[in-house]
Amino acid sequence: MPELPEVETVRTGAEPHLVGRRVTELEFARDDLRWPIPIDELRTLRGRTCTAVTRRSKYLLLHFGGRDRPVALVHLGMSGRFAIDVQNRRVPPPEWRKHEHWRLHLPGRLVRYTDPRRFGALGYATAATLATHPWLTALGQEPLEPEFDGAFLHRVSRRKKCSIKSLLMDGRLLVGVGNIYASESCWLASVRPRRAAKSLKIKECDALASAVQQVLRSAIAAGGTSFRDFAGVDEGAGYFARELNVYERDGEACRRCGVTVRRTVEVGRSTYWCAGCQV
DNA sequence: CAACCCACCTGACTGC
DNA sequence: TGCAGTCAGGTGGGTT
Repeated sequence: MPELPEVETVRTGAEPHLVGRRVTELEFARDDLRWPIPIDELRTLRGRTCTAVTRRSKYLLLHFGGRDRPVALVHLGMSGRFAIDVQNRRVPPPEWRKHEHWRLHLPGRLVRYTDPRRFGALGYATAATLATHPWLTALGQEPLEPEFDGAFLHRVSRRKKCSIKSLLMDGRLLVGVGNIYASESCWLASVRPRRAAKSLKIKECDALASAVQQVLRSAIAAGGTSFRDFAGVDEGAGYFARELNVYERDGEACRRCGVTVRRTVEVGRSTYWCAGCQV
C-alpha cells in the first residue's frame, strides 16, 4: 500500500491526535508482524507523552518524552493501516477487528493498527539509538529534500546496469518511491522505465528528479493513492488515484499522446508506460 | 558488489 | 458454488 505520500498522509493526520497526549495503555494481539514485536520495550511507553510524529523513508516515527526519550517505529508494509478513533471514555473501546494487531490508548484517542498481510512492522528505539536502528541504517536520500536533484540521480546512476525504474525504487539510493510513483515519475519525465539507468543524460536526470518531486508532492496534497488498502488515520481514502496517468491504466489512452498505455513486468513488478511519448 | 529471484501473508478477483 | 491461479502499494536474504 503505502509509499512516501501515503505514509506522509498518515503522519500529518496522526500528529494533531498524538502530540501532547500521554500513552495510557498498549495492547498487542500477537507478538510478531514481519519481525518480532519488542513488546517489553514498547510497554515502557506507558505514561510517556508523545512529543512528535516524524517520518523517515516509509517509517513512521512516534517520539516520546521522558527518560531515554523512546521512539516507536511503525511500518505499514503493503496492507497496514494506522487508524485513530476519537474515544469517549464512557463508551467501551470497539471490538478488535480482523487483522488488528496492536493498539495504543491515549486520553480521548485510540490508535489501531491493522495489517492483513503482516508485512508491516513495529519497532523500538530511543533518541540515542534511533540513528543506528537496523531499519534506518543504509537508507538512501529523501526525495523531497533539496539534496535530491538531477545531479544526484546522474551521479548514482553511472555504472548501474539496472533500469531507471528499479533505480528509483532502490531504497539504498533513494527512499519513498515505490511501484506506483516510479511508473508515474517516469511517465511525467517522458522516460521509458526500462531504460538503462546509466543511459540517462543529465537533462533527463533533471527532468526525472523534478518529476519524482512533483508526483510525490501532488500525491501528498491529494492524501495519497487509495486502491485497495490505503486509508488515512480517519479511515478516509486518498484521492490521487484519479490523477494517475499510467498506473493501472493499461489498455487506456495515454493522456499526453493518445497511444495505448502498456503494462510490462520488470523484476517481478508491474510497470506501466506509454511507448508513444516515453523515450 | 550488483542484479535477480523469492519469500513473507491474506484477500480480491478471474476464469473454468 | 467452488476451486485454482494470479495479482497486490515493501523489503530483506539468498543465489548467481
